Amino acid sequence: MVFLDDRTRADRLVADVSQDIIDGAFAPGERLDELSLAERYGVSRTPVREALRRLASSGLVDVRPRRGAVVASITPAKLAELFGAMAELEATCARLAAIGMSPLERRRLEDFHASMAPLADADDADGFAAANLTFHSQIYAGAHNGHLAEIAAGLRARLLPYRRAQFRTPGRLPRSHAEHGVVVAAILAADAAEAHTAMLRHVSLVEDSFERLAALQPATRRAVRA
Amino acid sequence: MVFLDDRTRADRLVADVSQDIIDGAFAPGERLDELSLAERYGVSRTPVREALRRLASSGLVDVRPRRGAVVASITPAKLAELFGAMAELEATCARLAAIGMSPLERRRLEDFHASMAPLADADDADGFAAANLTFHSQIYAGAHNGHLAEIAAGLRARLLPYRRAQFRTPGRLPRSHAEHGVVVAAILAADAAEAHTAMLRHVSLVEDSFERLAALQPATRRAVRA
DNA sequence: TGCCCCGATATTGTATGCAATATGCAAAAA
DNA sequence: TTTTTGCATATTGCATACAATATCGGGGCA
Repeated sequence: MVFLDDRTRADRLVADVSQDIIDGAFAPGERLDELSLAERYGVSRTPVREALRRLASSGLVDVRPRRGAVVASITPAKLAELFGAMAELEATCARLAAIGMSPLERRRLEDFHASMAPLADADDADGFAAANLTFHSQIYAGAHNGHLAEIAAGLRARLLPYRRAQFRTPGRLPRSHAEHGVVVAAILAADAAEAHTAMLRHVSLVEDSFERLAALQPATRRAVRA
Repeated sequence: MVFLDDRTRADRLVADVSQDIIDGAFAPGERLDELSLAERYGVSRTPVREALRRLASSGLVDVRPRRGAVVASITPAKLAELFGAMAELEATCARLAAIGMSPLERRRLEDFHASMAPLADADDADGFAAANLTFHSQIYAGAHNGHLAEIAAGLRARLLPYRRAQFRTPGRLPRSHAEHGVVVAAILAADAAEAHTAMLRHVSLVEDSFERLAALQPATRRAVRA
């Protein structure tokens, strides 16, 4: 047996099945029986089982003992909870960053934020989205709590499919950049409460701007993204 | 094959291996090879593998592809991160509870807090610890965000082995109860900022009182608990 | 002596078969 | 017609065999 990379079959299955669920190839609530998946991806049931358990722990599927796995159906209410949890976590990181960032970290954040201005002005959605990830990661890191950062990053990743169109809303980029500016200013001023508030507002606004998509089914979302 | 309950072998393995790790039967860093575990628990490698993956996702073990699993060694720094993350999450829940708890929830929290006074006065560590769990769970629930509550509860469970002795510190019970009182008062007054601050202080104090144990190895901790 | 390569062994990753349970459907009873 | 029971089928849980890789120790070489 030849391994093309150092990932196991199960590793790749986790990625592939995730993608297919996100892309809407499997609808929420749809059964994922092991044999079909094994045939579809050309492997045996063993790695399929492992992948399903991992996807369950990340929330993408539900597995019920002896009754198989189904694609987790995220209700709008659950989605709102996830967004809310992420907003709180981000706000907490921002507050901690305002308190604890080193001078170097503060300068880097300031510089990076400034470097995003041209992307916002040029309405470069993809470029801004990528930079946005870095921006938020810098704040996670500035909280100086790896576990908190891990939780926040995990939530962000899980919500990614529901956010993909957010930066395509007309005028969203400059507004996001301005909101970032408020957060950055608060962090630089070591104003913990304001950093918290500003970040909470920023994430919540992004969420609101995307809210109408939240209730749509994946297949529809897919069409929206395309 | 006869199943005595509706749990699978893997389910029971997760519980058993967790307990053995917490009890110090396996030291941090120790290798957990699948065959030995399978023999030890009288099952085949398949459920052992599944259990190890699940333990990995809960942070108790590290699995490296093709290189086996080891008991996760939690450094004091990592432990401090986990405690810090939990404190922040609890504080966030307290803040949300202050804002959003229903009148009924507020009254129940107040009543429950009052009912803990006798336990604190009687220095009933076990009783207080059990009630303490309920107290904090009520606040998680009051945040009205199931996912946030889930994360907080998960962290609390993961840190349990490092906290077991906390209520045995002399005078800790009445102090904890008093700190709870500050949190409850803030929540009842819908004072979000104070609820946050009071809870952060409470959890951090509990942590501090237990800090010297944090650096000890599990075997030693086990002795301390006994 | 110290280092590197190579092969024997150990251990993990995957496939497959069997046992146990869940599911669906048809027939019978109310 | 509706509900229930029993059986056939489908699917999961587990065990085991095989494939691939990691680990460790010895021999060759500088």
